[in-house]
Amino acid sequence: MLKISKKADYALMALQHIASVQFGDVTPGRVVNTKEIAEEYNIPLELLAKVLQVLSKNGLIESHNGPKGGYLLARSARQITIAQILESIEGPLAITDCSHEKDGDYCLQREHCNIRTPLLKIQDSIYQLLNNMTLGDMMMGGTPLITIQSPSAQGVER
Amino acid sequence: MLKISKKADYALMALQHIASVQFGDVTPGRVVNTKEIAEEYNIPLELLAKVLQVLSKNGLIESHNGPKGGYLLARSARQITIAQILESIEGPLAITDCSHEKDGDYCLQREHCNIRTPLLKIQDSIYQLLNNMTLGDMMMGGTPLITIQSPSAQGVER
DNA sequence: ATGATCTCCGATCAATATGGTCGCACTAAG
DNA sequence: CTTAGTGCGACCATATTGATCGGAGATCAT
Repeated sequence: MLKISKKADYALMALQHIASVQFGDVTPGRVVNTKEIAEEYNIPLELLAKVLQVLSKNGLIESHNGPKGGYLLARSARQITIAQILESIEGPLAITDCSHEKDGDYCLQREHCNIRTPLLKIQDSIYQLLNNMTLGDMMMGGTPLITIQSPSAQGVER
Repeated sequence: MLKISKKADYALMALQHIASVQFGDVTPGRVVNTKEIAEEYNIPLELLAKVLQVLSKNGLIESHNGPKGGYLLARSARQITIAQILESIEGPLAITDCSHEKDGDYCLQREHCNIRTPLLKIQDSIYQLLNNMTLGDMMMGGTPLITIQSPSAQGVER
């Protein structure tokens, strides 16, 4: 449950790769093309291409056309959060349908819905989590310091 | 993205309802049947029935057969966490495929996979979040105190 | 006992989302 | 002006999900 899509997976891998090339010691500043990433991680080329296009359109990476072309991070790895990447590919974070209801459609349960508020709170928390971890953090194996603080979760009155 | 299924939604609503009847002031201890819940929240009867069966099989609620039968929480609302409910319906929490890899299948990217570790950490955090909020909390509108502590998320050296 | 009411269980179907593919236009470097 | 690359849109196959149907077994009231 709560699985993220393969496309999002690919996006993360690709960005991680681009970042590590760009800021690595070997060939800093080098442009990375789709094929290189696809081969390195065994990702279907065309699918990856599409993912990168979306990332480019959403301003996370810059594309350079023509031969010797490729992609480049649009800003520093520290300024790209996991939430931005995932939302760029999969759309806004919505743990439940009714969180971003458009005018036309509303859920039949809405009238007596008793779970909307708590679910929205969970959603917020998850968003914070994803938005506090950056691509830069991920390159170092993930922020080890993010912890959940739940002062009195289990059965304390308030 | 990261949406939970309708079934899980229904499960949450149903449990919330059962809990509020069972521990409410009006008819405490009363048994609740499927039809009542389905009508109250406009949920397809058969689908809800199936959801409740699963919850029952997983030990979250008790079923009572025959006329005047229905469902009852198997334990206190405080001892039922959101994580338990969701996992009961949707299977184990797995933000990414490779988190619970079975022997047979493994991802093609595994060899050079650079995002596994950080993703698993995110997954853990989400699990903590869901496992720290109980049905009891949800009945009071959701734990307002769960917060993410990220000491130096945005661009600080460490 | 017998019928009504309810849970239990499995098979099935339709809709949607997803992963993956194809073809072509456009751009830039040699 | 050819070649290697991105940009983009349409497209298909399959998996997942939401929803439906049919019947078997249990239990209570009469």
